[in-house]
Amino acid sequence: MVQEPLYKIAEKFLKQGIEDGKWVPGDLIPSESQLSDILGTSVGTVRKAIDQLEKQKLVYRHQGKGTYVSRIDFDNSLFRFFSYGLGTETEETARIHKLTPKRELRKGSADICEHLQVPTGTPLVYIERVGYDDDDEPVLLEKCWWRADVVEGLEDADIHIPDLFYALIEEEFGVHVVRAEETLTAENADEETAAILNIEAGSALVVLLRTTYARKDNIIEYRITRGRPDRFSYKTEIR
Amino acid sequence: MVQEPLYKIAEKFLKQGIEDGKWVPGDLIPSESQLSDILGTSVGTVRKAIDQLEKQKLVYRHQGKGTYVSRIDFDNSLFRFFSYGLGTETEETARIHKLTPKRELRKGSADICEHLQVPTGTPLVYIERVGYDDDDEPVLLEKCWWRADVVEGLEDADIHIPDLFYALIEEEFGVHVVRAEETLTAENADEETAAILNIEAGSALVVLLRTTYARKDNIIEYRITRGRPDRFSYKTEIR
DNA sequence: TCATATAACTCATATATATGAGTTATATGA
DNA sequence: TCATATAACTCATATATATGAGTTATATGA
Repeated sequence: MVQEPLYKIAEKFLKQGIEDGKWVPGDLIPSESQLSDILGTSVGTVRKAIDQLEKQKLVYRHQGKGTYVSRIDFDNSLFRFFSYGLGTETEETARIHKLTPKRELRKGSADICEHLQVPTGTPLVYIERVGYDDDDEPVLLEKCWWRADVVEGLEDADIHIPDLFYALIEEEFGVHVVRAEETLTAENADEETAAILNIEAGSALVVLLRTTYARKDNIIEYRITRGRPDRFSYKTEIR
Repeated sequence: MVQEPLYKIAEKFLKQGIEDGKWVPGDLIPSESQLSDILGTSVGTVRKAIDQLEKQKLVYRHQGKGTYVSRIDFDNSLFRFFSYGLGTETEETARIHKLTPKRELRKGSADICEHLQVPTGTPLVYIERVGYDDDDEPVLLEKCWWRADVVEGLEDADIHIPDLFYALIEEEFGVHVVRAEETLTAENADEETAAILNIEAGSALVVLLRTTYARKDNIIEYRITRGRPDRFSYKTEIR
């Protein structure tokens, strides 16, 4: 058997530390020379290990300051890539402001609890939001279910919910979102959704399903976002 | 002004060579020591430049053989990520076989020609394919328009069209596909499509639009794929 | 006290050197 | 002729060393 390369060992050491929460997102990890002392390797080997982590976007470097553990990047969300004005030359990412017409403590349905991997009937904070474009037309409907034990009190109306949700969760409840799974598909609009989005019932909708994870694969949120396909589409490039 | 790093210069040199077709996809580029001679830098600098290109997936390395120019990877297509059985635990990428019920030489409509960036009425090869799952249920309908001057004779019925199209194009017509743009959205099924896919007219469909490019930003194909959303969805992970 | 120079720490770039393992062409010898 | 050993080429891993630029804490001196 071939000995595992030293830089792989160093890489795993750092990954494990991040996984274990020894360094949380935003933290500075030890300097290259400190790590070379800890691991008993040259700085070059540590650099190569950090290169790998940087490639995987687990960390980012700042010259003169050091190497930081990355925060989750919701700019990579399928939702973020949604763009305004399908097929036209002047495509821009939609600027959307959101209102929160509904938020309450609920017992979770079987369906939603399965996604959250908790028993049916577990207390959940339900939040419903509507997104509007610059002309104040409703363009999307978002339904989120949070584990109530994780975000205790989030249902209180006096907590302001900003457009970007997760910074609030981190600050208010000390929960670090580490990853999310997203699925994009299509669906016919039901009566209720059609009424809110001001479209005909049965119209095709773009549907984004999201499962949000904290450390140790703990699911903290399930979210369904439905959008008008004339306003949203997901674009990518293959090379 | 700060001097541009040597490894960036080396990186640009290699990128330019690939761009210009000096090395086409599948080619071996000069060895690290040859490049260090050509560029007048150390091998380490060349290695760092190739590291960058490898990170961008423009090249891949094979120990003992050398460094190759990457081929376009359609495994990254939004279509490839489509999966079978939305939401179930046992999600697998769909295995789909395709038939080609229609192929002919046509003059392009204004709409399609705009996507191909050619004048309206330009001769195009139109190919229509239907995809079936393992139970021989029709699950997707694909319409492709190729520039006829690029793939002369592709409309002939005796050219067998394999499931993966682009290897044929490369071999038969010497055209290298270098990139593609894809857009995923939703749409209500029209009568014709609904009949082919054995669903109700008006059902929501997942729609994938693709523009395929050869070198020098030449568009060679425009493609519309429509699929049943109960069979297809696009999944991703954010970290 | 407080502005400023400096020291001490970051990572970034670059080179030189060494050993090892995979691959391929060539030379050797039965 | 043809199997096989070897040479000559790949990239992969690893270390040591040097210079430079950005950042921050500390010492200096008016």
